[in-house]
Amino acid sequence: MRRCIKYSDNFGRSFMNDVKAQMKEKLKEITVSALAKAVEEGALSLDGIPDFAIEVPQAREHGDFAANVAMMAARTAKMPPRKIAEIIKDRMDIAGTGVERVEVAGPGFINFYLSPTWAHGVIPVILSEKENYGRQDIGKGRKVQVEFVSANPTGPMHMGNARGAALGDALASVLEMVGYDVEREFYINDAGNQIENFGLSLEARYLELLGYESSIPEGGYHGEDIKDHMRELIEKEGDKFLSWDSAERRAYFVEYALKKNIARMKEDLKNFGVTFDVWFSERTLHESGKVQEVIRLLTERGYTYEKDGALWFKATAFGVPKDEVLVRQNGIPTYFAADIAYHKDKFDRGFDWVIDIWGADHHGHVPRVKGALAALGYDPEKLTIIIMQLVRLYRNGEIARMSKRTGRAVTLADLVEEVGKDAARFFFNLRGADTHLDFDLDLAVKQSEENPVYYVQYAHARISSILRQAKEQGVEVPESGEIAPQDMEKLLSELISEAEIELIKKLADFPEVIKVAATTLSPYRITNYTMELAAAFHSFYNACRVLTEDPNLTKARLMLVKAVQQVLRNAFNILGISAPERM
RNA sequence: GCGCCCGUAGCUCAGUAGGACAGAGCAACGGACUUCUAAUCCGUGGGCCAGGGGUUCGAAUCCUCUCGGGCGCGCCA
Repeated sequence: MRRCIKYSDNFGRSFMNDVKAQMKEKLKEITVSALAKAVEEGALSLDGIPDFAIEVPQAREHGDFAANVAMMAARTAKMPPRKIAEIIKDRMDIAGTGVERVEVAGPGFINFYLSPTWAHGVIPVILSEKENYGRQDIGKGRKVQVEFVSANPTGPMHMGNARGAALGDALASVLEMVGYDVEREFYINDAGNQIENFGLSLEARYLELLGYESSIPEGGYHGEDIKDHMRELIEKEGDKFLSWDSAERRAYFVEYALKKNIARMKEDLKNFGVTFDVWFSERTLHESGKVQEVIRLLTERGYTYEKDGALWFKATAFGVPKDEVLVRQNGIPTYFAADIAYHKDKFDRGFDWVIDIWGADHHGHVPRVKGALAALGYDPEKLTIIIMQLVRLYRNGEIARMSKRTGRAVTLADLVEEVGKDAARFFFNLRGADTHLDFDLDLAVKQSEENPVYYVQYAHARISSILRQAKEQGVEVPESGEIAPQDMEKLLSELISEAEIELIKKLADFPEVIKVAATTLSPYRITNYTMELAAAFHSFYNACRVLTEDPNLTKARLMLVKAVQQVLRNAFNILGISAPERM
């Protein structure tokens, strides 16, 4: 008969796979009841339970967990923290909790020393939860949209877009992991001045290729890709556009090249492991009248005025240093007007939360958009804009802005080709969005110990190798369901060396890492975690043999490494890097 | 000039909603492969957390000023 292991019936779904959070909760309860007892007995006088934390001390000597309750209570209790800590400690009931001893230390910490096997239960949890280990329900199914990359469709994507892609996709995945209903969106800037310039540039190249005198306008696009588009078009259609009206001709060229560029972007992003649910065209906002509508609404609400022949938005009414133009003198709405309409549209589509990832060069735009949303009666708090610092590219030890060969910046496609999807995505998510990222192409390419992505993938490959050999030897990794809880506990109690304990504790950290990564919108924490987990595994690997003469020890260690492999995979999935079976 | 971001070991950066002596990788040096992958491990050295002041029982973390770097401040997007 199969028996299902239940580690907790009285905790919610988010706790079910988080043995660490369960332990923290348990210790908090012990502490609170001891505190309540002390108050009841008159040993302490407090007006309520202080908002204290159970945390993991930095130093091992300080135990497995610590409570800072005494320091928090010192003020209202009018008593030195150490004394309060003693009072609480003396009233703690630790019977049957796994707590071996409690000590008061330092300025007044209450340190908990647990049995070294306290976290062992995480292994069967991981083996039965599998890809769901780490999953939580913070989002409660709320709809969130993550808009990222949104590169100009006038040319290929660059390194900044690549960083945005890696960050946005990983962020979307983390939010999915914690229970949000996530949609990934790409905003196509297929309208406005830049499209005008794009058309003029295409036309100039077309004429030039057919032997006519022409030049790229001010602010136009000089890249080789513009020429390539027109060369290709001439091959297919010849010189028939020479007789066309210039405006119609340009519109045709733009249509033609845009379609190609967008297809190319989709392809490049796919090769980078990123796919979007929605590709949203800016032009549709103009065509559907949504831009006009938003201008009308702002005017109705009294937030616009005319000056110098243009229509302005009173951004200063929302704490923005300067008012902004909505409609130019020539009657054409600005990008800003379209962006207001775009964000209104996002909320009208029913998203509870909207996240935009923008490059640092757009940060001045943030308060304006939020102000405009507030003017329209939307809650600007529901819009989170992550400002991503720019990427500096290094090659041969110096800043590489342009590729000499092509005369253009390094593209996302170049990056994937040169360093590979895994290394690139790992690098981009190694740091927070705030940091000015230095991307060292030589280092990323290097297949050596200097390159951290191989370090974590190697851990996965090593485990795969062990599992392959176990199979060859006919050794089965026990399924968690087929062992009764007591037997499981006994089996896992074999794992008591320092390397094993450390590794198991790392496994228990995972749900918390996911939670913090999600709530602080920082997928890089998961990247850092994979390195810590890999380090703990590699140490274990060098200290302990998995396939031994002892069948029980072998079983226990096989379960452990399989759990490590599972957690690595779960993390890799979020980061969008592959989990190689061999290296 | 004004606004946003950043400043932690020689280099690249962590530091978990302020917590106990500040951590990791790389680089440097010294060790470990007839044993499940040495793309690994173990060990050693290395710091006025840019600087001053403030809040706090307690500050790399919060406030303020100064210095240094990046990015904005278009009827571009």
